[in-house]
Amino acid sequence: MPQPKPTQKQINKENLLSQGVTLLTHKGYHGTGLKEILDAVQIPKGSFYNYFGSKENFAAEVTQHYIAPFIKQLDAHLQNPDGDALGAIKRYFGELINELEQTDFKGGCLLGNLMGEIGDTSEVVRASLQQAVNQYRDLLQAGLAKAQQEGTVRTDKSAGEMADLLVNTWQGVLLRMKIDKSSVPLKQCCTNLLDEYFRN
Amino acid sequence: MPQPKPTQKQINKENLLSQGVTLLTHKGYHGTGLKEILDAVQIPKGSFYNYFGSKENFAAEVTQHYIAPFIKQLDAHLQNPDGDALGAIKRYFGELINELEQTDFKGGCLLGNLMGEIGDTSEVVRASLQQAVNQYRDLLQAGLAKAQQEGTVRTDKSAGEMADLLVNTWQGVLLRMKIDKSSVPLKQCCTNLLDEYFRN
DNA sequence: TTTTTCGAGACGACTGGTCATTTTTTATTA
DNA sequence: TAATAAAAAATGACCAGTCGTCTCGAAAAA
Repeated sequence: MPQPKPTQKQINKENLLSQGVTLLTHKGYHGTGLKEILDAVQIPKGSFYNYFGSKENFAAEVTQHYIAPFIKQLDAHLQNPDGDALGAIKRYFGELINELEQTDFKGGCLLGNLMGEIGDTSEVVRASLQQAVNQYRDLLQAGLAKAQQEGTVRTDKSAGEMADLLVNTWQGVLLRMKIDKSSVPLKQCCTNLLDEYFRN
Repeated sequence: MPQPKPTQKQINKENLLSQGVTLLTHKGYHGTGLKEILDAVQIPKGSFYNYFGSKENFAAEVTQHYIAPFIKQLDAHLQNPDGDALGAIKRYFGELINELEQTDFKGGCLLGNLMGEIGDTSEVVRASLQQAVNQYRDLLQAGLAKAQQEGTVRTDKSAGEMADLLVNTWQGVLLRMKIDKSSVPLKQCCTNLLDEYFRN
């Protein structure tokens, strides 16, 4: 039995990570105090250090907790038997744009925000971010490769390179979105890459 | 006489802004304490608040102080009479890549870092960031428009849209650079956009 | 010309509060 | 009871920002 009944410790950790995702996304690493997270989930400070050891380690775990649902969501679209891979990717990013519009373009991507803020000062967080981004990129690469086989995406450029470009550009447009308070950059990114540059 | 001899106040502000660029770029907004900046330039705290009023206003001025040299550098390339506009842009980004390689991919772009960290929490900084990015984008747009006239860049897509895509993608690859500690993303960005997608 | 007055700018010790982390105490479980 | 986990309390460092004092040059008065 893998997890028939989660222990209180597991529940607490889950709550902390979940709240951590929200707060770190919106207020950043140094902008979020431990007390703020602890108060939100009603867990004493001592327990936090028992669970995670340090704020840095916590942030590293938060990044993994953050990316998992996105991987799941994208994978669900790609696994969908009816519909081509390129269409699945486009629909996935369309959903992301919808969600961002509904949250008034606030927050953006936790990964991108942490990369900019502490990507080059905290080694543990850096490594965790790299792993999360690579996971995401690899799934995108697989989707693009499938689209290549289906003939919708050009084959003179590797799926890996296109996946990288897409991931990186997406991070860039998320930043631009935040200061322009607009989804136009997001849509332009999808159009330019998915509808034009990658097209066969 | 515009500025025959700068006052001590002007010198102090200049030093603070210059040090602010360095520290905010590498340690972020919340990661940099005022004391750290003040100690570095040997200026008392009272003077700081006399000059800037608040840390937030200071950061807003720092962003302007940060972007100016980049505008100048890119403009110098574009003004160069011998050589086409697309070549000038490519050479400019080549220089940026060189500089980033020499600084071990640390820091990245202050604008991008601040967009992620406080782009949606500080209104004054957000506005300043937007202005700085737009300045940069407009210059890039002018360069791309010139390249269109010269026949090296496609004309079926507006120079403005391409400038936006380039600026945004560049921000994204700078983040990726930080966690991969590699200039490969930077080079791929230039190749994909300037050598391929934008090409006529 | 010399003296006095005055005010703007410069200044740094100080404030209340928050920071992440550690140490100590209490509770739980084996 | 011994070992382990959880919670509370304590710790010192640091935070952005303030405020009363001081300095110094220019204007006013003598």
